[in-house]
Amino acid sequence: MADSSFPDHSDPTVPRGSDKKASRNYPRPIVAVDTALLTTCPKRGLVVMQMWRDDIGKWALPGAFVRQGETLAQAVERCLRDKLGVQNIRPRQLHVLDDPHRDHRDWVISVAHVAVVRPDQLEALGCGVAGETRLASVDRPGDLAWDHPEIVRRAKTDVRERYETHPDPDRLLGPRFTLTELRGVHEAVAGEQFGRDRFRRAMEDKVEGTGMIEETGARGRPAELFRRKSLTSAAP
Amino acid sequence: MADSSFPDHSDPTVPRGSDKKASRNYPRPIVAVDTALLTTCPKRGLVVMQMWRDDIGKWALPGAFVRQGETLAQAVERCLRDKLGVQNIRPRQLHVLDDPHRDHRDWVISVAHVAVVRPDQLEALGCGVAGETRLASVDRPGDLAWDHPEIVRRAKTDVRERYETHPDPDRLLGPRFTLTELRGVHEAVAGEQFGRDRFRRAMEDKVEGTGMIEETGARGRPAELFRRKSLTSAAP
DNA sequence: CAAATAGTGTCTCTTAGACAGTATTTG
DNA sequence: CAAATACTGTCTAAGAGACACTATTTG
Repeated sequence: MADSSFPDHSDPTVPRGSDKKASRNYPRPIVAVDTALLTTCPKRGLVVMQMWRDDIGKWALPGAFVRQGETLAQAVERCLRDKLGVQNIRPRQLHVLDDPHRDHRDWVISVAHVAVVRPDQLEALGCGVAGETRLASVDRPGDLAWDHPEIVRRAKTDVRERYETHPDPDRLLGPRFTLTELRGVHEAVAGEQFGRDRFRRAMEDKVEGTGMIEETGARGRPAELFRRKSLTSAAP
Repeated sequence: MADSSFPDHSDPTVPRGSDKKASRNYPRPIVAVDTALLTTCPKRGLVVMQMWRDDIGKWALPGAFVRQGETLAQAVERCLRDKLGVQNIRPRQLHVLDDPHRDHRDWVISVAHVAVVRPDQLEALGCGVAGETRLASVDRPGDLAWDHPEIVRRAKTDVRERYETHPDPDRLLGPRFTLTELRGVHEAVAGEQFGRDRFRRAMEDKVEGTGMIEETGARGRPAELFRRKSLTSAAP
């Protein structure tokens, strides 16, 4: 918490006096949230959602201004729900973009976020709910407005780093999954193939078997279903 | 950048109309920066600077409100310079603390930062420049105001993680140093002893020898001086 | 049984860490 | 030369990765 009772009298733009109400007269920025909404495509790997902006003639990430009484995460949820119909997201904060002149119209700082959702959660987007949208690979996001390329870069790094050390931390799969399904998700996120047994060894101590067997229609031995190891599991 | 030309008409607290100037009428938070100012003590390892706050009767981290036209990093620099006389810092952004009710007096969000400085840069603090201050171990920071314990926790994690993989990234040492000096700094940051040869092997590919030899007054073979390996060095 | 997929035993190569040696200085 | 500190060669144990083998299912 900063020091609202210590106004700096050497700065003429700051109101005088030690009255706590004086803080009301400080100039304040608009605080925005901008979100890299990611999902996986079987073909294209990790992709980012973008919206066409008629007013500036560019593609951009979905964003909104923070309102009084809400947290940044709530602003992200509201934005994605209202603009895109996407719900049940788990936003993560990345970084504050604070160039005072990043928007020529006003003093706007933006808190960049990332949210990863299952592909089916973006199904409604094709139906014109949200104006024109597109999905692009995080490695080639195309031409984006403002500092949004930096947000995509940070989002990509954040998600890939977390998937390197944890089994599907963003719940792209349900609570139970086969190791082959898990490997498919991790390969899509990383944009890289892993050896079958290598991946199994790496994940073995981070998941636990359920004893349940996959119901398969295909040929071959059916796989065991695993779940993420809970922190409260009994120690071995 | 958020969407200032898409005001949400379903919310009565938001002004109507697509006039870009309408964004001026949105309620805006005060944006603060609060900084965990860290240094190393030979005895106590990694310590954090705290200031006594008469108005709330608690110890707190130094903080300030962001002013129009300045970046968050500049606000941190101004705060530490004006309140503590500390200069030449390299602030790193950690996280935004955004509980709408974290300060009962007003809507204040805080961008937490961490800055690491050499011990001698805090020498002036004993001279009463800045009111009452204290240094406490980051592992036992004592009773701190507001959400400042969380800032210390994040700062500690951030610094220790970066020192695990890079040689003195925060420049607690000068441009040239012996491996024993480097190990001392890393042990102070980590709060843990490393084996002499183990540490040497781990750092060997991240520093480069200068050929220069330490000027020593003490007994024993003088050590070679090393420097951080620059990214533009010739590949082997 | 052939094909397909799941799961495991084992070998090798790399690497982290410890130990003990050599090297260079002061007193 | 003894003591102290810097540096280095080598052994060992643990881990990553590749390969090949076994197991279980469908057609």
